[in-house]
Amino acid sequence: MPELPEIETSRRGIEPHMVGYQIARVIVRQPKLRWPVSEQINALKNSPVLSIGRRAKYLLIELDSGWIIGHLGMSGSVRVLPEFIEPGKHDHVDFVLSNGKVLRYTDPRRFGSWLWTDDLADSGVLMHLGPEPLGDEFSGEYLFKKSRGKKTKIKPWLMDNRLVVGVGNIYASESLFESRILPTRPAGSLTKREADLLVAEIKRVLARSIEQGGTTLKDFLQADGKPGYFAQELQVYGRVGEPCRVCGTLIESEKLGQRSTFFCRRCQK
DNA sequence: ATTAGACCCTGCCAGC
DNA sequence: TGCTGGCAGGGTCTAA
Repeated sequence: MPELPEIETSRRGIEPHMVGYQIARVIVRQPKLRWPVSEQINALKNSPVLSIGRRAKYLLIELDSGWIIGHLGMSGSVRVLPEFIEPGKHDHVDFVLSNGKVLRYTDPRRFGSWLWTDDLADSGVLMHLGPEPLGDEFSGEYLFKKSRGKKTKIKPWLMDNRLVVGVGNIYASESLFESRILPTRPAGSLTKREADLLVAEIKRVLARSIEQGGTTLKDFLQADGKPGYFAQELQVYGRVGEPCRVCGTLIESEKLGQRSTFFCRRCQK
């Protein structure tokens, strides 16, 4: 469900309901997630929420004593609800707020996590992450230099968080289509011009999806329960066997690095 | 050091 | 109708 635009959409959705209020207490119904829910989170009592941030696909909830680092995995979501709504089967964690609402984390596959850190710069999950895709550090020049000598196929290479964060399976296929680059090419075969174009398209596609409230494929909903609308704009993702919107050639699919990859053989070279 | 693969977990859908 | 296999938006770990 969640790629970077979905996380950013969630961040924006929950922010006004949380900043300036307190986390009164935390209810953990299922601690067995990717990693066990951190003890410090379990123990929170009446902690003021200072800010809601994001790094890569991690939500950062700043309290006066440290940060909650949340990840939604493959199937997770967070919603702000009135406290009295009964939790469902996969509603694993509730952050009960001082305003009568609750930040409720739902995650059928339980690949998500809720970790704690006193020091963001020293947090294990954040320490080795590459630049943000929408920041200035992620440039054509940066991508071109990193690609020199790389034999890995471009698409799985783009999804490596040490290179750049936040380019997940949907947006990797989409941005390569927009750049007219075949996902199977070795990363080292990128020209400088292609690297410039690819970076520009990654930024454009991600920004556009954030504007649209993310991509709703199955069940992604914004924090207020509305779907995202970017799915309507997908060019290749999930469209195997359907005609390319540009040239009409049938979209193909291939597994690269265990992940389905979609492309148009005629448009992409 | 780089790269490919298995794995964590549940739900859903197509095909038999 | 009911079963089975394959697949799913992510990330980490191991082993070649």
